[in-house]
Amino acid sequence: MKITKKGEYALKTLLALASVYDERTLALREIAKEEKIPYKFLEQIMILLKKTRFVKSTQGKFGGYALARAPKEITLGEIIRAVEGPLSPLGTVAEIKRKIQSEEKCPGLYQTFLEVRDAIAEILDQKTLAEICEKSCELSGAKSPYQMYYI
Amino acid sequence: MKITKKGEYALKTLLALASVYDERTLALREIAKEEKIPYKFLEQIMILLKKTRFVKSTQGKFGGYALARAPKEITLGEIIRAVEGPLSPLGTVAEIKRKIQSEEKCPGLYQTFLEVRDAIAEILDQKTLAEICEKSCELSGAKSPYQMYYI
DNA sequence: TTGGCAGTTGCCAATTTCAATCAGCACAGT
DNA sequence: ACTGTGCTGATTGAAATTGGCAACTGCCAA
Repeated sequence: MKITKKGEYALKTLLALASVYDERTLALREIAKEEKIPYKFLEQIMILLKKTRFVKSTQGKFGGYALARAPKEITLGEIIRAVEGPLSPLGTVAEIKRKIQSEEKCPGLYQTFLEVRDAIAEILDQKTLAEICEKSCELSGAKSPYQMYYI
Repeated sequence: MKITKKGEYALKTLLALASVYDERTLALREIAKEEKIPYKFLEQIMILLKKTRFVKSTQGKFGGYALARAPKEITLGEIIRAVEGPLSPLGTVAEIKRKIQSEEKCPGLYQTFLEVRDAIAEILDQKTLAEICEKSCELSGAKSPYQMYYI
């Protein structure tokens, strides 16, 4: 019942970008260092996030990444689906439903995993980056946890 | 957001054993064939399930496996935790809480994953093998989906 | 009675596949 | 020239699978 490192890193990075949305860009070196993410791995993840239109990048000196959309328009569910496939613990919802219909011997089991998927999706498709960002600030008290990005 | 094959196979197998509880034992060859599980892989999983006291085995001809406890005493949550660690998508609950407390920069994110974990646990810790078995019968109509085990 | 066969679990190791990570270099923008 | 992206391949490690052989048990035939 795990989320991959790739997903975890993607979420953290997009959250960091959300915290400076409309103010500045963030360079990979900076993010990798602050979030303790392997630099080269992050590089690949960002390429993926760029292809899927979550971020845009500017090259050259003082270049870096920024969110392509507003933080309140991006949900955690979207992000996870983009980097690591369906939220469902067992293949696609469609696949599971097909298994239930066909001769599979334990429809009740698949039925239960559909419930689990719905419960997960219910949460992750609601939460936006903006909300998480705000909550992070509350939880960590007065100081913004992303303060270090405002050099 | 995936469950491993190991977990999936363990669940299916225990469900099959639940369907014949107190009536007969099942041999691995039989289970592997019916559930389409790689035989040798299943062998290893069963050793694990034996160590964790979910099943008991008898050797020799006409030997096989049987549940060590009543189907209504075994929850899906237990099983998954036994074969693939914590239900939480990001390490242990304790680990996550520690991260929230310490200097981690995105407590809101971890908070959300705690919610997800709770939602998953809420479902999987309720459902017992007996319930799933019963539901499987309902969903597949008159015939028991495990009928083929009663030779 | 006993020895052997058939069918089973039990254990160890090799292999394959894929996620995670690291390394190097070409290319682009300033 | 400098900084950072874009891409390809190498390496590591864990999950998934396959293979071989020993040990046990019940049955049957010599």
